[in-house]
Amino acid sequence: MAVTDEAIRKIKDMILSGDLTPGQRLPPEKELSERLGLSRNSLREAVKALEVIKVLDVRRGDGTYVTSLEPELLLEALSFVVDLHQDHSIIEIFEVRRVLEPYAAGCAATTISDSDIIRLRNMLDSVDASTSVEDLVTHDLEFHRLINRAGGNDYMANLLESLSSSTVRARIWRGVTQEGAVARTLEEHRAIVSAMESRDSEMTRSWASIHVGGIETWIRRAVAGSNEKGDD
Amino acid sequence: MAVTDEAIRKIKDMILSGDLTPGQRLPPEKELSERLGLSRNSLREAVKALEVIKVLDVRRGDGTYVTSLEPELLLEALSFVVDLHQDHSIIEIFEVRRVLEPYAAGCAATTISDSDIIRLRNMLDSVDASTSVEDLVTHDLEFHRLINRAGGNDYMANLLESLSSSTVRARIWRGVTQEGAVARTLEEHRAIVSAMESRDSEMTRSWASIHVGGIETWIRRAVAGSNEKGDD
DNA sequence: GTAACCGAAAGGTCGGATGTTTAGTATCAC
DNA sequence: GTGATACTAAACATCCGACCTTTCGGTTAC
Repeated sequence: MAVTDEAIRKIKDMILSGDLTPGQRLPPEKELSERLGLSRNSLREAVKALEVIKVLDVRRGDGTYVTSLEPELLLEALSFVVDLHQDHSIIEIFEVRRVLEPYAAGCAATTISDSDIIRLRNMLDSVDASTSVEDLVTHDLEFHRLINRAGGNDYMANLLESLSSSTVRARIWRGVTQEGAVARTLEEHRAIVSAMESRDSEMTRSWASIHVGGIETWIRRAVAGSNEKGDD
Repeated sequence: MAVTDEAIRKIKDMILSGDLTPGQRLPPEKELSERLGLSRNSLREAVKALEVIKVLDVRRGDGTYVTSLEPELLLEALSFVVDLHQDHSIIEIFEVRRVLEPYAAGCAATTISDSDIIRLRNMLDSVDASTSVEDLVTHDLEFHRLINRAGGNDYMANLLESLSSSTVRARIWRGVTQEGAVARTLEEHRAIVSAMESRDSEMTRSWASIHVGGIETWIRRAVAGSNEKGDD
């Protein structure tokens, strides 16, 4: 295509070459547009595109900056995309989770701090079968996030977080609640924490696998069911 | 923030609610901008942003369409982001690959077709230690792509493809070539294919693990080395 | 020393004009 | 009738210039 896409590429190249470093401020739109040889409007389209994928940070009245480019930030954009995936992809996404989460949990079993284990315990104590769906989603998100981060691979943790967007999580917990399976699911959470407390990588991995795998099976059934009803 | 971001959200919502379906054409920019209550310029920024993450497809002289929203398309945008990651993240990214690829390869061992195995064999025969770096990168990309796709999880395959962007792959193979380790690396490729030929999931998985793990180790050394030289 | 003020700079938004490309239609040659 | 060609309307691409709002930092008043 043309000028705007070229501008995107040029800005990316400036970052890759080191002309622009994380945190650095870009020239004003007017100046940059002149330098890159396009109008301010067109440049703004390029900047906007780089902003939504968290490469640039535009501060009104101040200037435009290169973000930290941390995986956390860049992968955040991925959740926007995951939201758009349909039933079919949801299953595949879950299979990815099923492979990665047990691995991360297993790593975490040997590296997690005692204080983090206490935090996990407190989380578990704050929910039960009578907790609202919204709170269960929040709990679930924080629970898995803490474990994933404790695994030591930030990229993997962020990736997993993006893969299980809140809208998907909400849908799942709504289903889990309807099936009255909340207690069992939370029991699995407890088993994971217990295994980590024992610093048992293998058991942690297995419980995490059972936990995510169980939800995956539930989703497969749910999707198959909605397809039968023609709700594809 | 403001009008542009709101427009992005509204368009996303239209897709999520089913008002806009994959392949459908959006109203002309002028009309849509009026309907959403913002200027055409601002709307274009929103459209551009959704275009770079492959949600919209803008065809000049024709119109703007919702893409297929296939994972393949949406994850493609991820490689843009992966390109921007630095040494530190590269290692973490590779650890993700090391977990996922053996799994995918193990699945593929039981599902891959005979003709695909033949294609893999042909690929292997087309390269050796004297092949150029560029061709090795292409070979490597196609080799792993075929196996990952044969694993049956398209989302995972696309994710893996995005995670190992071509620039990263190029960097790796340049290093592998310099170390004279091309023959050994290609030998690992052969071992993976042989295991798949025997329909041996376990062996396939193990060889894939050894293969990716070996490269990961090499990268860790390379990054550590460049850090020592202050080339961070 | 502090707080309020002010102005320059930067991004946010807009409207309109003009260029380019595309799809579709109408027309013409065979 | 069929195929190729020419035309036209629609839609995106790009630009210009204007004006608004926000932010930062220096200045002034107390």
